[in-house]
Amino acid sequence: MPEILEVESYRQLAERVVGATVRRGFSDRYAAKKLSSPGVWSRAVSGLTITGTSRRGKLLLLDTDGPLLGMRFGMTGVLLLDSDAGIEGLFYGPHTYKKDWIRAGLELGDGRTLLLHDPRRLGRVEVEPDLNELGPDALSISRADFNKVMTIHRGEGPAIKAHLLDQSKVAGIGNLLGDEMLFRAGIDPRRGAGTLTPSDLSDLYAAWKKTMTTLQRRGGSHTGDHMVGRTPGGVCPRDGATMLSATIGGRTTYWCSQHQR
DNA sequence: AGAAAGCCTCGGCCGC
DNA sequence: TGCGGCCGAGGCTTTC
Repeated sequence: MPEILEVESYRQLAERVVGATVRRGFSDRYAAKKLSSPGVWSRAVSGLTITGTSRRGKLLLLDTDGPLLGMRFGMTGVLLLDSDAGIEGLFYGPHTYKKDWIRAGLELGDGRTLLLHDPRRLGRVEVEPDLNELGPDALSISRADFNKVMTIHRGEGPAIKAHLLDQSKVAGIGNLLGDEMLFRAGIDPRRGAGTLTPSDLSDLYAAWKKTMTTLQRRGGSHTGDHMVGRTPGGVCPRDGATMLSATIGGRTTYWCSQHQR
């Protein structure tokens, strides 16, 4: 499932701890990798009251009466409240939880625990994350902001797929979500972002919104329409043409040789 | 055995 | 020669 929708479900789970106080926090050295030292998290969180939740792209935010706290989930991270999973499990990740895979968390005054469970250790905790590094949120983006971030001022710009994945331009589009919306919009992922016509941009915006709402409605599955063809030698589920694949923007990308132009 | 949906850094190439 | 833009490779880490 595309990460941003996953993180949104974690945010909803985290809403349940609003009002609670933090007794103590912990993180291992991997989860603390974005901090100046591994101890920063536990020192910063102890005694805080959680006052709200928000999200920017794939970054989950906990508002407190002190510093803003952030949690990132990498490829396989899951937020757990006690043992109550926000989602069923991950496609590539194991479908079970293990105590050994809890990398960071908050022990609350009321006895509950909010946990980052992450087998592959790519999840991170942050204190006062810099939101300026992130573009507008991909889930709630307005047409005006979409136009703004899709405007390339010089040359053809990066490949549209790479541009979509650039979190500083727009926050929250992961690899699968990027492929899915380009598939729906009928746009070749290799095209320079600056070569998109107004008509392409309208198609992309519509596909973007449609993809978000459809996948959200399907509730945590990985079943974008495009997924069917997302395999070596795959066939486009829309028109039966050969699917192509290449590394674009550093990620494995699949697209239809026929209808994505 | 190799690839994986995040993210970061590095080095090289291209074009102005 | 210098610099910014862009790209892929490589690395993190573990699992299936």
